[in-house]
Amino acid sequence: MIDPGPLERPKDPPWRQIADRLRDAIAKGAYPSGAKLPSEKTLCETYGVARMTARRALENLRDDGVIESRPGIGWFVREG
Amino acid sequence: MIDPGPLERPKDPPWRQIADRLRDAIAKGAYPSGAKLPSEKTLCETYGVARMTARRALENLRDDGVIESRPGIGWFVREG
Amino acid sequence: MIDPGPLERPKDPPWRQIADRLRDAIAKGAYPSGAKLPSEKTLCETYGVARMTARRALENLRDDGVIESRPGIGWFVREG
Amino acid sequence: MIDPGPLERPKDPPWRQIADRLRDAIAKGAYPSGAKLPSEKTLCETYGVARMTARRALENLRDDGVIESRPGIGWFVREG
DNA sequence: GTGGTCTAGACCACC
DNA sequence: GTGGTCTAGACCACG
Repeated sequence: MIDPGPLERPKDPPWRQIADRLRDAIAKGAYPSGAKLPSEKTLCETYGVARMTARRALENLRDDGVIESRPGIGWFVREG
Repeated sequence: MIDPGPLERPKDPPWRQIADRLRDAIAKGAYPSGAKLPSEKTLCETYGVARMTARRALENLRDDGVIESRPGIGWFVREG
Repeated sequence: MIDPGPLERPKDPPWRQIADRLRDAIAKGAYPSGAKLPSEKTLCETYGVARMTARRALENLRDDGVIESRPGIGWFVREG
Repeated sequence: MIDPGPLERPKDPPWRQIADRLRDAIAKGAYPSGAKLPSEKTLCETYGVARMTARRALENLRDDGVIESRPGIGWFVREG
């Protein structure tokens, strides 16, 4: 008979995993209010993903009001 | 700092996991030459996937020449 | 002397122009509550853009609560 | 229905528009061989762009062999 | 060297 | 044939 055991289910997509780690780091105070986050390029290299994937993670936090972008400078934890 | 550990990478997609289990079962003699495999519907229920996903697994084995479909009847391990 | 006249300024990016046209069409009743919007592929062909550009437009409307996606089916004007 | 008309496509980028105007002015004799061009700062103010944008226009003409920079002094139409 | 946008493909799961 | 995700580049404006 075939093995009827449960399949390995797909994990959260990479962009969500990255978003979750950033959220954790911010929640734990690693990036206080006003702090600059790692650049998109750094995130790409850290996690081995394409830039659009890193950006999705950052945009997800932005949509939650947690961070904001300052074009030409970087991404920052929103102040108060 | 953010956790720089590796992301959880996607496992094999469900259709491939199912195909692999079917291949194993056939190789182990659970479905000898000419035997009828579980129906697409049964595979769907066993693994909790959509029908197209079960189909893709079966088509994968067919493309490898391991099984064949007899429309309206089912999928069978190829003879000879 | 050089011409000191004003430069031609960049227009809204394509994704925003597409989003604005969709918003207009919905506001004018071309897509009533519950209606299915053109597929991403259709938007690509209509406007000559890459799929990610068409998607950005749709995601912008989704973030505004105007439409929602039903994976495997399409994008729909939100009911109620 | 949505408006299927063509999108407004991006014009030439500002740095190219400025480069083109400089080229025109030189071709028309407004800046003869050896003449000093407007400073980067002046170009910024004239056109309302950032300094790197004005610089890129000048570097474009330099790469074409039309002008040259004398660091600390300015940009000049190349002689001979 | 930063974010903002875009291209032109790809594979996946589901209908 | 639909949306969801990803790749691996690209050009731009700005600091």
